Amino acid sequence: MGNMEPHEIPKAYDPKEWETKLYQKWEKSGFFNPDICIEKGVTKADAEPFSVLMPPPNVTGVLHLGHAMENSIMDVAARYHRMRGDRTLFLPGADHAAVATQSRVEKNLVASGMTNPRQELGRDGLLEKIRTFADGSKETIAKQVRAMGSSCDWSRFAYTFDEPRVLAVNTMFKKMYDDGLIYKGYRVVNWSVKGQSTCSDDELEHIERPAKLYTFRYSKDFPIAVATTRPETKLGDTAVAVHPDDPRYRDLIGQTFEVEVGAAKPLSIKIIGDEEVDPTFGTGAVGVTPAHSQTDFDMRERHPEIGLIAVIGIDGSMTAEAGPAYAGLPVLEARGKFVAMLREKGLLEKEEEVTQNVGTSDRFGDVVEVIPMEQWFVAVNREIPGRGKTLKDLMREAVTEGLGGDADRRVAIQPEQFEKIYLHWIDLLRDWCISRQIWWGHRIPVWYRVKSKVGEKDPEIEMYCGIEAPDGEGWEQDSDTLDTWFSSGLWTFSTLDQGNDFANFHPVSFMQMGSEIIFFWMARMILMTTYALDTIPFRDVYIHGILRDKDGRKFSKSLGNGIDPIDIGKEYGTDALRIALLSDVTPGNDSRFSTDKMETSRNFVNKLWNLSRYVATMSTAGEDSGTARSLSDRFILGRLSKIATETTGHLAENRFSLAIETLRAFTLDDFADWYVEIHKVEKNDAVLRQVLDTLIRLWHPFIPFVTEAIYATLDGKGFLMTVHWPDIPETENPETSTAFGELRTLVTRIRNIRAVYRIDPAKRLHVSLSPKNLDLSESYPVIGRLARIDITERVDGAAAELLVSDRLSARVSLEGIIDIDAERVRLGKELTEAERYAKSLEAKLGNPSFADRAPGAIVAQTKATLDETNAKAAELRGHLSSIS
RNA sequence: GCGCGCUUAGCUCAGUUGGUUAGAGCACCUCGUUUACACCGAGGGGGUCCAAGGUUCAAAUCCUUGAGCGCGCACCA
Repeated sequence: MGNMEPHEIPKAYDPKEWETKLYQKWEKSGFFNPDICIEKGVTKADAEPFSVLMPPPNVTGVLHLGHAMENSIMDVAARYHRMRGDRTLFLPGADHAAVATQSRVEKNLVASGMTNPRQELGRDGLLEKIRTFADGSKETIAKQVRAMGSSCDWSRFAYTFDEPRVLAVNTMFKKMYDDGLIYKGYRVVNWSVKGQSTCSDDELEHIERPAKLYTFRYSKDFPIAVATTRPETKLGDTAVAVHPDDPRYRDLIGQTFEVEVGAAKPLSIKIIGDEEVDPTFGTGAVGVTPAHSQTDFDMRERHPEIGLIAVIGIDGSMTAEAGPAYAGLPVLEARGKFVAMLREKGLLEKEEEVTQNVGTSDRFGDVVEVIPMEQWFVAVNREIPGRGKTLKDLMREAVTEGLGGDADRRVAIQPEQFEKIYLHWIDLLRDWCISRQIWWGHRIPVWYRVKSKVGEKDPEIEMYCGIEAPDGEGWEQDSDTLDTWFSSGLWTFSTLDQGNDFANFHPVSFMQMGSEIIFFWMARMILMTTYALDTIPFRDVYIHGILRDKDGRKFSKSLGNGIDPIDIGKEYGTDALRIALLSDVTPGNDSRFSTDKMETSRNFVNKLWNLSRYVATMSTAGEDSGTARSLSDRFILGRLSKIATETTGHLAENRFSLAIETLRAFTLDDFADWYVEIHKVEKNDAVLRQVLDTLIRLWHPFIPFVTEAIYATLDGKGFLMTVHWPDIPETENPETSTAFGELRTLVTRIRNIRAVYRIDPAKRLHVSLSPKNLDLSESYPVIGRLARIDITERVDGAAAELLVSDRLSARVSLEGIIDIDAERVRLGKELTEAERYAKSLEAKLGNPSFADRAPGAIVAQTKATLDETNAKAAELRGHLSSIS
């Protein structure tokens, strides 16, 4: 394109003209693939690896703004490292999202007329429907991720439910099963009646709601009253627990009472002593219902002699065990009936309003029932054969001292506060229930067949666990599927299954995720990887908050405040979207999104585009790096080197918003407002060009499209995407910065004089300069243009006095303009300010302990500032008296 | 209840290890000469850094307490 006239380049940057085209070119070039980068020589074969894995979006539908933010973060990291010359892999994927996807499709089917899709279609039929839906979503997601400019390697796209991942899941299951870490057990689980499936403790959302607390006795002569908010479950009580040292009840411990409350059989209630009971709360005694309370179940583990009676069934109604009066009733009805019975018999002692937290299923929304069932669990407290440690131990080590005390095998969580939250979570972690009663998901790789002859009572069942189905007749696979997070937990290594990928890219260098999936995902990846591979899954995790709307509300379908990232990206440009999303992102904090930010960002992108338009007219490609000829040149190159270092530092520490701020300030202020204007006088094309060249490299990770477009417009070779990251020595020099700062202040203050006196902008003013130990003469043409002045030897008559610094002052001729009063006010204001400042400095210096204890440099600096300020005040006083 | 954050200009937020007179963007006010840009330029106003106490020569920054907001966890039966 060469030396282009500005009219040949459109005045406004049009993202639509560039984005699709550029993405296709990038993708076609193969440079998203680290192997091709090596093949084509843009990355050295022995380069440092850098890997980042996309948290696979659920195939439940389309991506939202939060995904756009995450993709921006990951792509910035990936592009930065690629430009640094690292062997960079950004691996994309999608998650089958078991429950979420199945319930989504079922909902759709119901909406389109079915009553019960599971019944009407059967397992295979429904799965087929879900698969079709998931495939469609996968395509949509891939399209959206491309639209966001993500530089991921599509040849390595991974899906949690494709063949390699299924193999990984089955292999892991078998390994854990063989090690005794996965077991099938009869334990209480969280049961969603609505979803007809279990859910793990982490899938519960605790919500507060009002409830009634009833205090009652099982019978008139029962020695202890107990309280409950779930009276109907008391039909399954088998013990009353008290604190072992509680003098009120101590003597009762060990006794068993038969009570008749209407259950199928009279209840045997044993009084047990347990340290966990708080003697100061309520009656100091707890009615123990092992079948319908996690805590009570745990208590039974400590006191195995007490019974377990399930009175609530999987349909959410009372079982036969609950007795003829209750069997078949929904729990709420049973509750009313039971309370009425207590009241009638005079057993109810107290009724009070309380608020309680109940666990609701985050997927199905109903309050879960705690029910004992036979399910599959991962044992987190069991010793791993041959390792002398439990899964919990490994999960702790990985984020504290490093696996096995090896600091090189440590996961660093940013910000650190989440480390505590994670460790606290581990402390309280129970065995993880991994079996689900839904169909969409990895089927548990366990098969059963009847061993003994048909017709026998209690036939003996044979069980087989394997990666594939066993040989032989009559085997039937377990009908349950796995918690979707089981497969996600393998993500860091199950995705690196091609060639040498595992050796090259594991542990993964960088992961980012929202704080809401720390337990679901981060923790499970650590669990799986430390156990199976004896290494950490990733080195750095960056945790961010959630994205909110401009009023601080979550984006949600019900609020209708959703914004489609693709739509808004089309309207303002993807680059604008990316900086709008990143400019507020700090580790761990929520951030807000608004269309105001989109406008600002779009305007910025356009500004950068126009800077390049200017540069395109002024210079040509291929010039050597610019040589500084003037103060301004030295200044801008020094600044550039400084902000390059700063940006690199920010990126290395994931301070995305600071990096953007640094670059934005330089681009708009130093470069556009000052240097470009100066260039119109000094015309050092090579330096101008060099600054822009470097600048678009620094910007590229954040705004890849416009920078690549500029690079093309300026005749860059190949792709900006693979050009080397600016690695320039710092050349910022204090004397240059100071002198340029004085130039800047001078110009600004002259402009200010114009504003104060309302001087016609077109009028050129005469100004005399009096520098001391400062030579700005080479910059006089620049100053003349920027301030719109003629610099003369001396200015006589009415004039405004400007004290720029202790070595530069100026007289601005106001002949025929001056307004004595206005000038007196202006000078007076300045003087008052100087005197106030001098006073505060004097007070500081007058404090004896300041001189004694503050470092010498600070004292000397303060003193120098005071001298300057005093000198300034004196001069101002002189000027003031001379004009009155 | 326990734990962890947050509170800085009208709004959204920076402020890395305590050290010149606390910053940016948006909004606001005034003015527009200058063909890179009106998706623009120039100038300007605006802050008791939540409160109180403490440490220090020096605190937005460190400590203590409190208030408000948010998050995590929890067997108040």
